[in-house]
Amino acid sequence: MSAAEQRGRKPRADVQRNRAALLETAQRHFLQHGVGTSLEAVAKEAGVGPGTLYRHFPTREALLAAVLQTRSEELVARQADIDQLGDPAEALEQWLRAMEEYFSAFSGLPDPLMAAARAQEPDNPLTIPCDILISATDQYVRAAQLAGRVRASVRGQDLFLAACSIAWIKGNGTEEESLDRLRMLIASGYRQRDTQA
Amino acid sequence: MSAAEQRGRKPRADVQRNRAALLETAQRHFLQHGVGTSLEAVAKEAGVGPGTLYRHFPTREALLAAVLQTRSEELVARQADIDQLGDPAEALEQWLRAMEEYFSAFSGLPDPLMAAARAQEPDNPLTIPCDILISATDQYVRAAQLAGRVRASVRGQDLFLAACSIAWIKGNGTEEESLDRLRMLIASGYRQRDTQA
DNA sequence: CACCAAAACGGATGCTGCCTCCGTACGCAC
DNA sequence: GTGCGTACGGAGGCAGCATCCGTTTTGGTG
Repeated sequence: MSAAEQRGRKPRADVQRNRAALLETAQRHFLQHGVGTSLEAVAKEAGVGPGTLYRHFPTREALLAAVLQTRSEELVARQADIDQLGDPAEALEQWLRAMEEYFSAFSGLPDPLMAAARAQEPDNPLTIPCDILISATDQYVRAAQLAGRVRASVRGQDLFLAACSIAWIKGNGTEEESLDRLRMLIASGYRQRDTQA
Repeated sequence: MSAAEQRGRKPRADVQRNRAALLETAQRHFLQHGVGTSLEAVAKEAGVGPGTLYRHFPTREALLAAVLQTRSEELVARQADIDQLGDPAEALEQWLRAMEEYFSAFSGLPDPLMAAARAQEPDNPLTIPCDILISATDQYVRAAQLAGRVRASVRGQDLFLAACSIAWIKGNGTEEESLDRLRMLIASGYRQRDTQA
């Protein structure tokens, strides 16, 4: 929503066209070359100049956040399915898997995500989606804790970090077998009852 | 060991001098700016041209591996201490902590390490040190398993990955509190007995 | 000590990518 | 059709990577 629109002016057609073309092209390049892909190349292939790209999306993170928004809707849709499940422990597990796949959408995605999830950088466009995911995770964690299926000391943030780590490892080409063992390790960790220390 | 030395020729003095200066400067830059630091800047500050840097260390990974070698000796020293411990579970835990600190030496270090640890890239200079660390981890794991303190399905590689992940998260500025919970999660995961599934 | 050949140096160079700035063109409203 | 204001886009400055080759340094040798 630009200043022009706020003043009641109709958004220009080329603006929307360019934005859409940029998002579409960017998604393709992120898929093929990872989040570090050349923004110049994206602009050129979208048929716009670099200036236009940077006006629409001032930083790489802004572009990434916009592209991710589309994918977020998939996650929300999954959430509806997951919420149907009666078992809160099963729900948590499926939610973690869904997040992990979301984080694996593009190679290199976990890095900017982690950077955004940490200490408050209010002007990082990825911070908001991260906070939303952490909150959602916390919901599932609490539900499972109420049912006595997850140890009390665990926070949603912890499992968000864990899912992000797994995605990071996966993105570096590790075999699925090792990943399974690691997931199992974490899962049996958070399921266990708290002991002292 | 250059071709010249193999043919029985004495290594030139300037070669050793430059190499030492490069390593020393590189370590400082890695410490201050992370593994992504400008190699041009390193060369300039070491008082050599870029060509010299690239002749000594053809890739960033090669330079990194050389700098890391110094640090490895610290790890080996720690290993001696750890091996003194009677308790193999305690030994494993301390070893994992030692690796984690090693991985945290420079910001951004876990990324190239993970890349080297995965599928065989025989020409990556970081692959060898990684394999060594994985083997060492496996030793500690097996010892603890023999004592019945660690579940049988765990591999050294898994805990290597876990330590690397923790270091990665730490490097992204997460609070120590979250890290402690995550470490605890993993630890109580690998300590648990195997269940079906 | 002087000389030589091999070995190493180092900077100029070309390239890619980032990001900005500003003259120009376009689209909307009237 | 005209005018205003917004958006465009490419030229340009900058930083870093990696290479190549004319020049310098070094150690061995007589």
